[in-house]
Amino acid sequence: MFIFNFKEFECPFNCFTEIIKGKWRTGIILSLSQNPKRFSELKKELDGVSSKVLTDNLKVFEQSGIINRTVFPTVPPSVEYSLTEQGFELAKIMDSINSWAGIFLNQKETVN
Amino acid sequence: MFIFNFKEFECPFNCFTEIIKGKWRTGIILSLSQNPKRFSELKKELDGVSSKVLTDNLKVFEQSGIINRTVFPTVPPSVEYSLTEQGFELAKIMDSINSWAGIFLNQKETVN
DNA sequence: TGTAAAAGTTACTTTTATGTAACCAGATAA
DNA sequence: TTATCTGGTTACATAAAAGTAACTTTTACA
Repeated sequence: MFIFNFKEFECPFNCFTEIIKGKWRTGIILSLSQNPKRFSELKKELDGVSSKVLTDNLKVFEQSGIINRTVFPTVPPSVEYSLTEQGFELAKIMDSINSWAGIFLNQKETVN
Repeated sequence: MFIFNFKEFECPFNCFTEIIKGKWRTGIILSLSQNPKRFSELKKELDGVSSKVLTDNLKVFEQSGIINRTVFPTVPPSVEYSLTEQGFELAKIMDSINSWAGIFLNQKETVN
């Protein structure tokens, strides 16, 4: 399995791209920035993601300190995923990106 | 060849990830945010990129309005790549990401 | 007895991204 | 006239990411 090694980044920016790369990563963070969610809720919300890929991505996030994984001893046990402090900071950055992209797309529309 | 279709993004954020995805894209933008560069200069600076991939990426950026491509009628003709207004805005966003990632990595170091 | 539910795992296949190496055009300088 | 330069293109090979389908575990409820 992929292990996120913080030492390997000469450039901080590469750390960011490593974190958000992949088809589902940003969706996961955006979704968890609303409120914590369980595995099955995330899976439903990220329409089309497979268990395998969702699991892989959540592991990377957990290992890198972007999300918390909490197991509740219900029957069957349920698992809740939530953003850490640093995860919320990341979500804020993503919001500002979102604003830029909104303006960018808007200009495309009005110009063309 | 890949054509960047702005209409296809339900969510602006996807537009951003589409723009910066790939191994070399962010490097290209970061490099051009310093100063305009020619094809061969970029190729040298982005150590290891192939002509094919660099060409592909530059085309996507040009078509999406992130960079300008200017041909100078020298012999042999030289081609200069520079950021557009919107490209510079994107580079600013990337700077703020860089700051976040710097802090993030720093916390990792001091905690572990 | 056996079925269901949550949260995965496993082996395998398909898709997408990236890399490699050879090639091309126009113009010039040797 | 032949090699050289820039800025590529093309066909093909390989690597990385994502998808598929079947399976697993524990406990409870019918």
